[in-house]
Amino acid sequence: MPELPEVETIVRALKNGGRGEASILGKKIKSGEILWQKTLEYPGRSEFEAAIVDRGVMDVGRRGKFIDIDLGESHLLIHLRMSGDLRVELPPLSEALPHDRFLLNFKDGSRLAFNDTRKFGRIWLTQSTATPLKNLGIDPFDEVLTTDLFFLNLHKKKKQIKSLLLDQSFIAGLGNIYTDESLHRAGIHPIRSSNSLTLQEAGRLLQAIRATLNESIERNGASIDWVYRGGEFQNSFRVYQRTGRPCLICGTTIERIVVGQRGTHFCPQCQPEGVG
DNA sequence: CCTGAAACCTGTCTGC
DNA sequence: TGCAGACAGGTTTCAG
Repeated sequence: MPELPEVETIVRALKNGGRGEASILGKKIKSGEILWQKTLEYPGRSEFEAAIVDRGVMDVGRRGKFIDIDLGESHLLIHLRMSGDLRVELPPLSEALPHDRFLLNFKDGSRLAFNDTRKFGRIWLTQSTATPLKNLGIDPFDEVLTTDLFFLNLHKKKKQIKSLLLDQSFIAGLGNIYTDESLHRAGIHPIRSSNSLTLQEAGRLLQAIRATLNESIERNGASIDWVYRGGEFQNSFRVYQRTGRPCLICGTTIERIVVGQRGTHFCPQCQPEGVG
């Protein structure tokens, strides 16, 4: 479930409570338990376990799709990848669930559990947030990102627009759902070359990205398949997972192609291959 | 620089 | 019922 709106929803819940869960702000750490070795990306296990003890949760934030748990002198960074999820549990605690990969035990008896069926998720404990975040591109909501700058950046590359939007070093936070939804909203075909977009199209696309992400955040993100997180944005999808169904704008049948190895959904009428 | 394929993993669904 | 194959909200690495 991990694109910007879902990560943002989780971060807000960890910080302020919500989704039926408690805030972790101010909690003191008793221990960190690595249940699947490869989930810990950095540092080594013993160093990690020693360094995390006695730290307190000062703040929780988001950078792209990374969850940033500020421990004061260090940061615990979590990336959920494809199937990761976090939950806060209060005492009395039960056994860890199947697919739990990491447990952060607090001194008050509660814990933060990282569950990740596919084992792609990763955590880092770093002094500065630099290490895994240094290649992240601009946040879509950064006010520095104007239409002019976006247009300029698009024209520095010669890449299929869908793949470029998925590139986290170009813009941080979009994934497969929100690229498809944003491109449809902007009326741009997913395989258009980035440097072929006009200034007007760049403006439309940036506006579409922000509107789509904002609407999803308002609905607590999207919940699909068997992973239910209380989000509702899946009910507002225009093209994602709507192959063969009518476009909500023009009625044309939504098509599915593969772009950069990712399933891609679009309306051939609203998103023509040429400049629109 | 750009594209595609493969790898890392487990689970679900579809079709024969 | 069984089984192969496709597919899944992500990212990295490598070949051409």
